[in-house]
Amino acid sequence: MHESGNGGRRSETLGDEVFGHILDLIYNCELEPGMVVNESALAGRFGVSRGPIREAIRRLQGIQLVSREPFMRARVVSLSKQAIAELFQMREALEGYACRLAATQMPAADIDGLIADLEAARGGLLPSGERFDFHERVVRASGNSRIIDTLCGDLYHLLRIYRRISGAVPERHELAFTEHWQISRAIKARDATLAESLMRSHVERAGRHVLEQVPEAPAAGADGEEKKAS
Amino acid sequence: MHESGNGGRRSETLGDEVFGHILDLIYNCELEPGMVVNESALAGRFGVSRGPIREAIRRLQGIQLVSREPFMRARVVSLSKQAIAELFQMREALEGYACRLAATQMPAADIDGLIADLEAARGGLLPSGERFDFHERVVRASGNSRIIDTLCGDLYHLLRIYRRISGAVPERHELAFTEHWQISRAIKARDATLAESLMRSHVERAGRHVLEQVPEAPAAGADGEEKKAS
DNA sequence: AGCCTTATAATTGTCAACACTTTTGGGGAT
DNA sequence: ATCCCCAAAAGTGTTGACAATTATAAGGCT
Repeated sequence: MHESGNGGRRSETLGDEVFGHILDLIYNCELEPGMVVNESALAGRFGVSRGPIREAIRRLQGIQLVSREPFMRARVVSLSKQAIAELFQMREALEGYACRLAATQMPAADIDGLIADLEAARGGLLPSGERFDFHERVVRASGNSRIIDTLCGDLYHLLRIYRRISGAVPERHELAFTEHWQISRAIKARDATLAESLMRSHVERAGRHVLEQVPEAPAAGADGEEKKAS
Repeated sequence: MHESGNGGRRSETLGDEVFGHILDLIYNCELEPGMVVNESALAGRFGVSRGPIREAIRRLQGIQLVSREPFMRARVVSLSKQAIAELFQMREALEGYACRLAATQMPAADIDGLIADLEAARGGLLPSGERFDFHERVVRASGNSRIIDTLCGDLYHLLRIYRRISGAVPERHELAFTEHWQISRAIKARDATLAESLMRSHVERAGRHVLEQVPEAPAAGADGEEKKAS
């Protein structure tokens, strides 16, 4: 995690630290979508001035995790169904292409390692603490650092908020494994077009699944959601 | 342009204004790639405090237009050849997908309008002042606001720096027109797969062309480039 | 009662000063 | 002469106060 424990001896900026803290708050749902992000309140809470808080919030606004409008109070974004759909479309485009690149460039040894880890993670566990993220592995294998940063950075944060919704559906895990396995085979066969196509289908399916789970009224903050951040 | 003229009566934040100003400085090559972006100097130059300058710089860092490292001085990014290649790859993925979406969703009337403008822009001129940007038109027709923002925002700024290099090669214009026209026909025929494929090829070709024009030593600032900003 | 106007409070934007880090330049030892 | 160490300078990070703006609540009018 983002070093919530404020050890405070590293050469990291306060703004960077606060950025991670607020990110954690959002992940923990202490800052739910739609809630206002109050600079002074957070400053008091973290025991720092408003300056670093502002920088952190601006960074969050940069990756579209909180809204931005000059003198209006910032709010954690509350994605509408359409926004989620668009998010998955973008992921489909980028992750599909990354998968294509991986199919042509990934070293054979890495492919075998990926498949091995995939099957190991299926049975039950990997070496303790290690969490297996198939998508991240594939994306990083693309070798395109700009695509990697976009997918594993900006988009990942946004998706993570809505991941919890569809997280605990066991039947989906088996399907996901099958699809991951097929993608791996396509990569191993160096069939770039098939690999991209499979990854697109897989992401599109995951997106549809998330959209089914997501509740009705998504954005537009005119309802009772008027809570403030402590 | 970003209201360089500092009229200063709008309800825009100083940080927003400075952001546009610095962007213009980068476009005008007053801040060339590799040069340091000095907060105090810019603050004095624009007649504001360092606060708004910091915000603007942080925003530029967010879209990767200037480097970022805690206490190190910020520098305008100087893209290596590989970074440019990665940029075009990402554009290939995103713009190809946007083209696919446009092929299925774009209203027929808009398609005809696009083709008309394309042919009008070829002959010589459009209504005065109107500049025709085929790619932007297609991207916006995708209807996916996240992809639109990424392509027309972040990536556009980066590409613009290196656009000047390959801008004035007349023979390329005719080829570009042909490719644009083919893409338009595919969209009109509602052939999403073909439209995406053509757009990918087109972007890939453009990328190769830019890479040919770009000089040898790109990044890594160990050479004489040690200029400072005013 | 309901709605518009007005005063108050809460919040964000801006500034100038201070603290910390890196860079730069000079002096002494090997 | 080269290298290392140290002090001064430049630059970034942080802070608290002040200004500008928006949200909130009270009061008067229809």
